[in-house]
Amino acid sequence: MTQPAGRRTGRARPTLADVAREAGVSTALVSIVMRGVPGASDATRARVQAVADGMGYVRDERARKLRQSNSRLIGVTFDLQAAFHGDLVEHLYGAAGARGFDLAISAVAPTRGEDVAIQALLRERCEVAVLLGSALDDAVLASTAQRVPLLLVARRSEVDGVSSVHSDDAGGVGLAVDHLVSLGHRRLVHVDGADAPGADDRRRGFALAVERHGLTSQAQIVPGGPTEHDGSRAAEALLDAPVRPTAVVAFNDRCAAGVLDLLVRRQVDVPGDVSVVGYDDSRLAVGPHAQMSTISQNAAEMAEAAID
Amino acid sequence: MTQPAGRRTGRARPTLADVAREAGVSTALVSIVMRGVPGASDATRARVQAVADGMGYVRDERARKLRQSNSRLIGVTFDLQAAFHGDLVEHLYGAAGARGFDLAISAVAPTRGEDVAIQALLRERCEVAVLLGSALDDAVLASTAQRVPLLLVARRSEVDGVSSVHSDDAGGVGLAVDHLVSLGHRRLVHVDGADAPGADDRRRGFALAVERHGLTSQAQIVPGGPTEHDGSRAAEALLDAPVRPTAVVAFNDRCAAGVLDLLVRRQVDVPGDVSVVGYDDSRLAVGPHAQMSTISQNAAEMAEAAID
DNA sequence: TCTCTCGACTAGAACGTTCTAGATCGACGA
DNA sequence: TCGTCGATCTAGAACGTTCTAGTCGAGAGA
Repeated sequence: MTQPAGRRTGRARPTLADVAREAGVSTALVSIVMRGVPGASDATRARVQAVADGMGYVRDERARKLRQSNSRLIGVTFDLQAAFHGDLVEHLYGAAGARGFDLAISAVAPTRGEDVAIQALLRERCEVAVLLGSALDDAVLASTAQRVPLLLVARRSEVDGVSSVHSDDAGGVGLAVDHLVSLGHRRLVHVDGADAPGADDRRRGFALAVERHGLTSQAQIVPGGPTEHDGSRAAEALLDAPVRPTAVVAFNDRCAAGVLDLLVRRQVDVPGDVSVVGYDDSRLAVGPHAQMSTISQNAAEMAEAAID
Repeated sequence: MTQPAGRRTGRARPTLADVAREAGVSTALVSIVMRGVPGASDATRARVQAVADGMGYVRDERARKLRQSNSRLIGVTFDLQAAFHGDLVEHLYGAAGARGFDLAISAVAPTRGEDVAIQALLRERCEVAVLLGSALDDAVLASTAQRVPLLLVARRSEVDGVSSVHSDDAGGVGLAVDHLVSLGHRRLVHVDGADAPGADDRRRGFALAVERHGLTSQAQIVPGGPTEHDGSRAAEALLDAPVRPTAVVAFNDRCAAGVLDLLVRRQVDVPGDVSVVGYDDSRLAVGPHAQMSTISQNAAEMAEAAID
């Protein structure tokens, strides 16, 4: 209760007009000062700033965005359950902020469909909607794209007027290989994704990377798939082989979990004897705890570039 | 390009005034129709609605909230990396929506501090800020609470003016026990959390629940802790016992992971021979994949109740 | 017939900001 | 002395909505 004014706690937050009255200037001038744009002398700038701070002024983002012709707002839908969406959102915050954009995030969950999430963004009048891993079909995508420019991340689409950004599958797996080689691994195995989306790129990325390190003769690609079961089956085959690898790059996290599970059950020391690396669009998961996220940054940059 | 008007794609979305002109009525009447409040005849209501739909009208949430005295907006900060925050946010969406509130969510991440997230919410003029698992110290909490009513979830606080909601530890563990008993389990063990926060409540909840089911004589509480290591150690002791339990309720997910890991290494079939249940604030994780979330719902309801 | 009420509708003022178009003033060159 | 210029500041109109205070008829009661 150190508040000088007799205002109720949290009620009636001060406005530009309040600050202007207190400082004895016009609201326009306060606006100029708060935005840091030219048009005020250093002296008054300091004085107004002090008054504003003293009153605890916080600008009303709604009123500001309402007045501005362009809202400089980017809408993002993401899946609350998908761990790697978290990485993407985080880097989008950074990338958007650096360019003077705000981010409005709207979550998708079992009880909250993508349509609801997108509708909420439309009401916020964002200039573009970034959909992470959207599951909408092409028709819905097309009709939505008529209302707001759309950008798909982690999914390909050929719909007219919809841009899309997919992670650099080949490059990402390459980074995983680089990482393992830098840790001293030489006998690498890739458990591939069979005919799952992106499997070809990741297989190719693995092959290129081991070749780059001159390890092709010691490397191996075994058939796998996108599920835990596929991973287990592949790991079983690996254990029967005459010479065991020291590191496994799995198609994705679920596949990696399957590999991991079987190795542990067979008394293999992970990561002592064998390292297991999963790769899932934006996140490299090394073991159950250590994680490196590199690709998401890439995706966020691509997203921002696409927005410009 | 089936748009009748010559409008550019996505540009200049129609406003109330546009709809009003098209329908030959006042903006106020359109507003009445769009909000579904009384004050219009059924005939014009239908006509205006049709015009609005035809033009693809979407209300501007900013302008609406600016005009309204109370914004009916709830701000939420959550950790992008914390899986169970996802559950909480999802249920908050539901609970808030049911009460006519909107949710503005603002993420916390390694590169985006809680202060930044809260500041963003303040700029949106939300009526209350719900902080999930806040790590702010009491001083910051207190000063923030002067600007907006605060509600802490999954953390206790004695700061003046800050409400807090913590999950019902005792009841949650009770639900876990109920679940296991309903699956046919009779020999239950609780690996407790030693002196970790909430450990007492969970231990008590376990004891009460097994007593309720008349299974006290077959139940057992063994010393554990909040980490994987604690879980492993406790599991080791369990395996040496003369009669093994069929289900383990661990203090939290990490502890459960430790239990699980050791059991698997010792060739115990999970969940065939033994079921392992972790409990972490809002989420019950049964095995590595199956999950039931029940407590988060509880927390969301408590949050909403507190808001009223 | 005169007033009253009631339902359907509207004019115009908010909300808090930014933007456009000046106003004011001291300095400076001619 | 006069105009001009730049720096500093201000008045007032937007932005798209909701809210307040009506207006306008039509039917009811006296």
